[in-house]
Amino acid sequence: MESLSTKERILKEALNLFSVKGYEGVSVAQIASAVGIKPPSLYKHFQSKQEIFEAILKEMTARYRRQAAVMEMNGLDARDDKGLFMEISEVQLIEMGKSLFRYFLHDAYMSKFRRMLALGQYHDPALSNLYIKQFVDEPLAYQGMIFGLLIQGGVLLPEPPQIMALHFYAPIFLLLTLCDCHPEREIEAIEMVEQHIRQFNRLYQRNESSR
Amino acid sequence: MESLSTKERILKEALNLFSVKGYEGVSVAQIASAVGIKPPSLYKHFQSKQEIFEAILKEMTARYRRQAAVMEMNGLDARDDKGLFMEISEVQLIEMGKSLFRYFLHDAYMSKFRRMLALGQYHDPALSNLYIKQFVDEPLAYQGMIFGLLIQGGVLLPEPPQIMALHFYAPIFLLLTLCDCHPEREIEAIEMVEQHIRQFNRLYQRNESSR
DNA sequence: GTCTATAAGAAGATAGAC
DNA sequence: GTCTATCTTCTTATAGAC
Repeated sequence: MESLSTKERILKEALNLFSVKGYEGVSVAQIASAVGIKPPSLYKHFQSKQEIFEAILKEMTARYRRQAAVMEMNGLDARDDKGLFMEISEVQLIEMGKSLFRYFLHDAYMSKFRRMLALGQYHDPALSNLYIKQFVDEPLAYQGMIFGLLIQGGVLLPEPPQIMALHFYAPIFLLLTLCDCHPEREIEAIEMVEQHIRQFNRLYQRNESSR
Repeated sequence: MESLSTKERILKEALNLFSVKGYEGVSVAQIASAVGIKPPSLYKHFQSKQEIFEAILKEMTARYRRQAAVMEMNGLDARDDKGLFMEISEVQLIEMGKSLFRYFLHDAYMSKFRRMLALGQYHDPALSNLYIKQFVDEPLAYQGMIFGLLIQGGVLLPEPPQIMALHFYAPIFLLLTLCDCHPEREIEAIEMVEQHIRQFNRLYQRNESSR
């Protein structure tokens, strides 16, 4: 139950390489070497380098969908657990942001996938769509919905929730990009995520009267 | 005074290609073809493909430095024109954000340079540093300074200016990334920049008493 | 399924005529 | 400074033995 099939190991090592050097920057010989086999053996598992790439894309998309439910802001479904969100605290809000940040940055697959999408946009235009959908549009839409509920519940100021989501998520997105380039600044970045959310909370909860 | 030297045309066309397809994705034959010459002729102007790349990097860095003074938030130097900033209005704030957005997105060199840095990070680690410096650290530092002055002047709420700068700039950064991938969403993005800044202004100027 | 050997082509770069 | 012709190396991919 520990061992991966050769096919799976090829996908794993190829993703490792693509996420660091980009599709064009990696040769099939490098992938084979990382797996511990010779290049011709790769072609018993995949018909081409492109097919390896597409298999990664397919698997990561499936993985994202599977984890989406778990994700949904750390197991909270905004529609079903309306009551839960109505009582959201600053601590919960901070935890929501930090866990989102850590998931995108450290989840073994998600972090590599995000880098591969960012680096591989020129190779396959479909990557741009996927990148923006998963790391911009979907987070903003989901958080916008949550903030909409929190406004209805009188927890937050009655400001447009889409922009509120932008204010919440964009700093996290920027700090993720920072950590991708400079992993050594992660501690600083996490500290900023926390300060950001505290300040966000002070701004949007400032009028406590309606609660 | 209109015509560019062959050397300059090589740099121009190479940047065009690198910014779209990445360093590894572009061959010297493609660069030569774009210029209208044959590959061997390139080598009379540059010793290698890598040297072309480095020349672009050098010229763009110089260009950025030259324009930095002009840039500084649309000609305003925060230190010298303290008084000017003390009287900043919402309209000015919006114009500051929009012009920053448009400059990064549309300036013929800046936009290509930004894309080249984003795509080429794996090829040359120095690009990561430059990218983060120019498009994360410097904008945040500069805007943090401005907001610090505006807080001193009693225009804005007394919140940490670094996080305030993050709140101001991160949405612009995210929307730039969006437009890089999906140019057709630029109108939507500019609209969001404006809404974002209006909302930013409402949040941070909410206490008008101290002015 | 893995290997060795090898094909077929594209890449970066050079030699030397004009 | 541009060209044609060529070199070398690397790349993706296949053939066929084991």
